[in-house]
Amino acid sequence: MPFEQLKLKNQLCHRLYMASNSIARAYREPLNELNLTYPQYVVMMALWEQDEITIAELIDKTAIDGGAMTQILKKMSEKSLLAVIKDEHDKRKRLVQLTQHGQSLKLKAADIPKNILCKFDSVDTAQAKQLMQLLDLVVNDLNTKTIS
Amino acid sequence: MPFEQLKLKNQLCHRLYMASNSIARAYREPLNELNLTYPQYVVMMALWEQDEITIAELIDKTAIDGGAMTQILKKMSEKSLLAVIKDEHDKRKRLVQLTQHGQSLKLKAADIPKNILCKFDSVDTAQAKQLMQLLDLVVNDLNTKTIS
DNA sequence: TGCAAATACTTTGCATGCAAATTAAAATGG
DNA sequence: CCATTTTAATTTGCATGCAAAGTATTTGCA
Repeated sequence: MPFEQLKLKNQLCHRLYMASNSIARAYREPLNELNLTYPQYVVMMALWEQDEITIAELIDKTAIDGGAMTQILKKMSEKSLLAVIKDEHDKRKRLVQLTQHGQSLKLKAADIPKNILCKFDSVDTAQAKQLMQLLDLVVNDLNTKTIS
Repeated sequence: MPFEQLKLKNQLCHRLYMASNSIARAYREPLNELNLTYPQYVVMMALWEQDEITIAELIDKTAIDGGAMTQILKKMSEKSLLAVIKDEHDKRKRLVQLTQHGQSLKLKAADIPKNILCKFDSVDTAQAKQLMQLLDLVVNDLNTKTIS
């Protein structure tokens, strides 16, 4: 069976593709109520953990593409969730700063993770933890540059 | 610690987001050599398994969005990988059919899965299998409509 | 000191993912 | 047998993900 590996049912990548889309879709409804897209929500979570960081640091924490980040921050800025200000010490850099509104949204968002987890009838806490660990392995392997 | 669940490091979703992007990025180079994008590659894999199926069946197998599928098939058709023909029995439906060129590409694609798996230094076969099973659970839970 | 190389971002062009509206055709119910 | 509903696809508008090109600063090194 030479082409067995080409079957979709044997492809880890396709599983990831479907799982990622499915879970992002699950977030769509609750996030709509906060007027946030999923990547915007990721940016908010990063800033709730640590405010006033550079765009590069934000990109590092979120793994969102740099080109997309510019657009995302622009839209979030227009919604008064945050402000992008200049770094006086290094004029190449820019700092991202939550507004009062952006900070206060954290309270409304606090229930979202719990509500998503509710949907996992077949996945217990241990399995979820294991899944995260395996995904970390995958990401680490793939992001390790081939030094060769 | 009331907001612990809002931290990115605790979010399964963000792991999936990163893993899915990372692995899609890994496919980019090998697929460039076949002049295919990842979703287009998924369509090809579905058709290599079963040719001449309807667009609805293709959507079902690949989990690609219907709106996107129309565009994807149009581009693949322009590249002479496949043809979209009418179903004489039901004029609403359309059948997707590989061209000779599309069929022959299977040989060149056969090595891709192996080459991707090579990059997983830290994930053995058993773990990959387990990962796929866990992802299936996630997808099933999320796609099961809340009958309520 | 001065200029090339590295940084930090932004911009552009292309390819989706997704919701919602639209079109065409077949199935259904009365 | 016709009107309503359902099904199959396409179209449209918006939000990324990503590669590549461009801009503004800062570093680093001769």
